[in-house]
Amino acid sequence: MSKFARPKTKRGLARREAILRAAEEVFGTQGYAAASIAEITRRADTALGTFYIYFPGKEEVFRELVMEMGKLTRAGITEAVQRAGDRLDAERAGLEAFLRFVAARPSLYRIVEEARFVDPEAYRQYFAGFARAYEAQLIEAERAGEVSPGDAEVRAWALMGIAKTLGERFVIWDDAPDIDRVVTEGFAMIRDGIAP
Amino acid sequence: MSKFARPKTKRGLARREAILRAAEEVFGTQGYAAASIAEITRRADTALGTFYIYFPGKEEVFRELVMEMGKLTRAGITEAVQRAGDRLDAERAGLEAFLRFVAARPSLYRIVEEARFVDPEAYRQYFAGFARAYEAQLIEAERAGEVSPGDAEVRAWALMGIAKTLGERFVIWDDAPDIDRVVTEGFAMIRDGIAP
DNA sequence: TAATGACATGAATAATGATTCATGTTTCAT
DNA sequence: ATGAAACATGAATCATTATTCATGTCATTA
Repeated sequence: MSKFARPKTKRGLARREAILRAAEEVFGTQGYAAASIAEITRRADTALGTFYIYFPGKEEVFRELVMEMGKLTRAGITEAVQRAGDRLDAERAGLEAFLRFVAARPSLYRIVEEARFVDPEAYRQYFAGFARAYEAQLIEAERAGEVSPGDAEVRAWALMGIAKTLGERFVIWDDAPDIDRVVTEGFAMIRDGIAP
Repeated sequence: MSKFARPKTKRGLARREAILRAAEEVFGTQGYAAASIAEITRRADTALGTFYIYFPGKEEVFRELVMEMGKLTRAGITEAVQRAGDRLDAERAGLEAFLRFVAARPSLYRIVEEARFVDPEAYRQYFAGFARAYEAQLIEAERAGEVSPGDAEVRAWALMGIAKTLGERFVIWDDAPDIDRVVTEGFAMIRDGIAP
């Protein structure tokens, strides 16, 4: 029986959530190493020790945030992609949904990327799972003639790489990102490549 | 006058280099946080205090490794690309050179990526510089009709994203990476996109 | 070969921050 | 209304490591 059952009262639920949100903010702005539990509880307006009522430790909150992000991104992209007509449409919509998500929750996305170093297993599982689903979509699309034939696994990772890097450069780094431009230009390359 | 002048004797040079190589290994395998100076000096067969004769501190060795990596990658890619006929050739050669570099020095590459969190300024400068050069190449290639018209800045970052992600997934994660396959499939997508 | 600057040593220092725990307070089912 | 279970508190503990420094040894040169 885990010592860290979910809270049972309304108050407990609220506290746990407050700590989680404070952790998102602190991890997202300071990074894992510089984030202190004291700072997290301070921002959650609660006592230091309260943290340990809800979480086994620093790494575990972090992991929970990574998983939360995973669910949110997948949900957001899946929804955006559902509306799309064919696979190319879906690629465009997925790229846009991803970039808008990064713009909306930069902290959360920074946390996922830092997980590569803080909790490599969680990071790997997150992206491997994502890639597997992506790959399946591409295989199906190829069968339907919506994309040209090609190695779906390599393509899936290459496409994820494009999204991640464009997000980092043009959304996180830029103050006023022009997401439309990045989506348009990025998608054009995904669709047609750079051959003359 | 900096307290950390370069070593003046053969012995000093060798020690400094031994520490640098040990640091590469330790940072590369354990990550920045888990790496201890004691472990680094142990692997360099030297005393703890000796470290501070050659480096101001932990972050500074790390930064030096990031910069070293920058020089090595650029040099390697530049050389590989020089041999290429046109820009498309160069893209293929550059991707392959990059992946082979990651395979040869996985520690060094991990360090560069972790720099995003340990020393964001160094990381940013490294990639921004790289991208600027890349972008210039693409603009020139477009003028020469070797690639289709398109936003060179977005393209440069997208292409770097592909290389980084394919390297992480198929070189770092795989025990026996099939670099040829990844280059072939990745390049095919870069050239022609995924449109049917 | 003596003097000097360069280099080497590792025990001691010092700061940091995660985690624990003994002692209250609040909630809520009965 | 009440008592047990949940929840809250924050000072004290504890472990970890980066960095310093007082004391040597080595290499080079005059």
